[in-house]
Amino acid sequence: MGFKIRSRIWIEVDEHVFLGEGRVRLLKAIEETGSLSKAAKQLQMSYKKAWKLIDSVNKSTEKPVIITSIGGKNGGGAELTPYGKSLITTFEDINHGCWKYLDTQLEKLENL
Amino acid sequence: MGFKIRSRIWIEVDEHVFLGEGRVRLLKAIEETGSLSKAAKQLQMSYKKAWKLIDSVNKSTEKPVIITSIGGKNGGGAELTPYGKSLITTFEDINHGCWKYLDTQLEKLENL
DNA sequence: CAGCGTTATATTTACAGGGAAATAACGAAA
DNA sequence: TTTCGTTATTTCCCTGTAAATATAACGCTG
Repeated sequence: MGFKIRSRIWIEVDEHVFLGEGRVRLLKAIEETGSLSKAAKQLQMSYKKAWKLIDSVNKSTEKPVIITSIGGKNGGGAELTPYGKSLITTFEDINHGCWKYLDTQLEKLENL
Repeated sequence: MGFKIRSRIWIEVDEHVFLGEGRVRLLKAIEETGSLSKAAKQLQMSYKKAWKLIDSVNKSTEKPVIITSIGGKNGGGAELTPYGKSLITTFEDINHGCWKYLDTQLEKLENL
């Protein structure tokens, strides 16, 4: 029947979303560009939305995830902490494992 | 840090959503009440939304999932086919397995 | 044939969320 | 001290989605 099983995972802290696929994409873009505005542009996302996302991430945890600076040499910028980088890789690791599990379950559907 | 990993899974046919958690809830309510309108009321969902959901489900597959009848003894009704019932149990089985997998992954996050 | 309780469908209304734009704040460099 | 490029924040508008409303179709029952 051409079924596909898809999924979305996210991490919550205290009943609030802390990290999901969209935020991970944004963090990776920040790591790549070194700037929040450039990352937003790369993902075709409004700056406001991007800022809200990373603000929410930063407020959800004591350990800092991204550090932004305002003014200065190049006008400012944003960069990930080592903790932030390891969060990304762990999230993607878990996500891929989830997809893999779901792939093994597909036959259960086809055989109905 | 009190992390929780949450997830949402759904089944697609031809790039369209065929079955997800909301639709499964609705199908179970239909099975229980024997009526689409009663099921919608039980879930505090508008009748229109419920109807659109089951219409989408029925259009996504050749094998019938729910059968509705209009007019007649009690004014009409809706009931699941055996295929529909087995879809529900299989979906929930896979979903629970997914949650279980994610639980095993939680420590990876805590140990960052 | 009129009434009843459904499913089925169209039309209108209300509202929240997102985007765009305007503005402020900041610090280095020229 | 002016300029520049960025982050930070607010305000306004608009669109897309959900809800409410209205109405039709249907077939048994009495």
